[in-house]
Amino acid sequence: MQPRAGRAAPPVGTAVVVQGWVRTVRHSKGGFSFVAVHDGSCFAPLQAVVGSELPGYDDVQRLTTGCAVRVSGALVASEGQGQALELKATAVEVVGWVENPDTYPMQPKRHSLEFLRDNAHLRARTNLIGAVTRVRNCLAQATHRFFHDRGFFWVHTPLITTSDCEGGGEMFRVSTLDLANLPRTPSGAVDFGQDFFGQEAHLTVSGQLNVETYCMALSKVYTFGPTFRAENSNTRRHLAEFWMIEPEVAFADLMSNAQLAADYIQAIFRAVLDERGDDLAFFAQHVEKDAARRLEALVGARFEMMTYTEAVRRLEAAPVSFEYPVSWGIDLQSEHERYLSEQVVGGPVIVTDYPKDIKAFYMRMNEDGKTVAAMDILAPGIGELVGGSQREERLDRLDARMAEMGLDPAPYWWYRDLRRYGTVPHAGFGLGFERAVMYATGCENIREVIPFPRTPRQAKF
RNA sequence: UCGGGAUUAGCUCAGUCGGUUAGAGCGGGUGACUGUUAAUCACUAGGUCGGGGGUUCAAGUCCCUCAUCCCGAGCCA
Repeated sequence: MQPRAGRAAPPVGTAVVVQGWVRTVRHSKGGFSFVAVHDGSCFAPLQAVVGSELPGYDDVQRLTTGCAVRVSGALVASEGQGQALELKATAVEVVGWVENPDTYPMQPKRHSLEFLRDNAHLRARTNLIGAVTRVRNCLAQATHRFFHDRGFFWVHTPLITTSDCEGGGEMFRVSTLDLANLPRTPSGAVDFGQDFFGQEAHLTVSGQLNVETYCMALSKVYTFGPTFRAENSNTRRHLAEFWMIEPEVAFADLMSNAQLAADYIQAIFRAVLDERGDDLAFFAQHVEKDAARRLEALVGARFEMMTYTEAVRRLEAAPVSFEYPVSWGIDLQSEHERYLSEQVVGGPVIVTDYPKDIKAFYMRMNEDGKTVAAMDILAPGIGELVGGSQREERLDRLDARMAEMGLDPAPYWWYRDLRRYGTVPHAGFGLGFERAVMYATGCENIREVIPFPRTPRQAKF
């Protein structure tokens, strides 16, 4: 219906058919009505001017917010303020009425975010969720474009996994066993041998280990799909089901990995600035006035690099008192990460070489024997945006780390095999997709940036 | 999971020290008016005050309890 972002508006006189949902209706006794029709293609609705002489005008007078309509006509220069073009209707058809206008939830007014979540099946019709959805799509398309242009292959790693050892986090069980009548082994334990997969199975918490296998063949790969955490996290930053992007590059070290991550972040946010100016204007006005400015700054910024050891030194020297005291060896808290990027650097910063004890077993051991080749990208206003590392490609070192952390190597046999057969240095990172959408839109609650949020006690839609 | 806050009309909220018939704005309906912009004006309908229990002559208001939501923390992306 609308001129798409980045394209010129069709000229006056163009014949168009608009199909969409009514946002607002205003009737004039001058013999016509204004019907704002929205089809989701861009932020703005299109104002249709419907004359009383048209067949079905009595229906138009009964229209309310939410009705579905089809309006035919021609684009004309608007006689009113507020829009350059409008649709001079030649035919109007009500495709779907709102059954009970008195209780239709989506009124032309500001609703609370909690109310919108309770009406997730209708909230896509609002300015906010519509704009978020277009920005989310823009970030997703830009992600695929970025990696495709650089010769990466998108690998569909499994959602169901039988390695109950993928790393941190509670996992959701996948089972077809009858919960009311569980099969038992002689020792009394649940007999998962009789379950669907013949063993315990869960939803994945990360595609990284799987995608490394394809990295060792296709060289440059990435995952982009849902992941699941059964943690009882009740915060505005956590979901039980969320999407992650995890690139993995063979013959790569930590520095090239950091460069890739920085390029990637700038590419996807540049796409939002280029393609979704209409939606960004809305966020600036109604959600977070600095959101677009923050994106501009990040896209134009040079990413500074700093080792963890240097970061701790700077934090210890900081003339502020943190809630959590700083010393070498601690995991950086959100307050520390934000101080580093906002106060110390004044822009995005890549912190590298973390103590081994606060990082995962698969990260590559440095020569000092105390730190690993990890890197986090910290950005102003959000903290950690990306976490990644060079992976441990040396089997003896990997085994030593697993032993040190008390991990049973047996279930990791196929992951270890990658180190036995043609192992190469490789590196990758992970980015929580919803965190990126939050950053781009300024939304403070992650439940607004995914269509159907899954959180503890909430999966009803 | 822990700590704090909240739950009153379709929505957003007010409701004093416990005291007569629980209010407003928006939305809906009716009418007036207008190239209008979440229009404006008038009239009108709309309530088991989250559930349960208790204190009291009297509870939306005080106490206990349960549920749900929000914010913060932990976990983490």
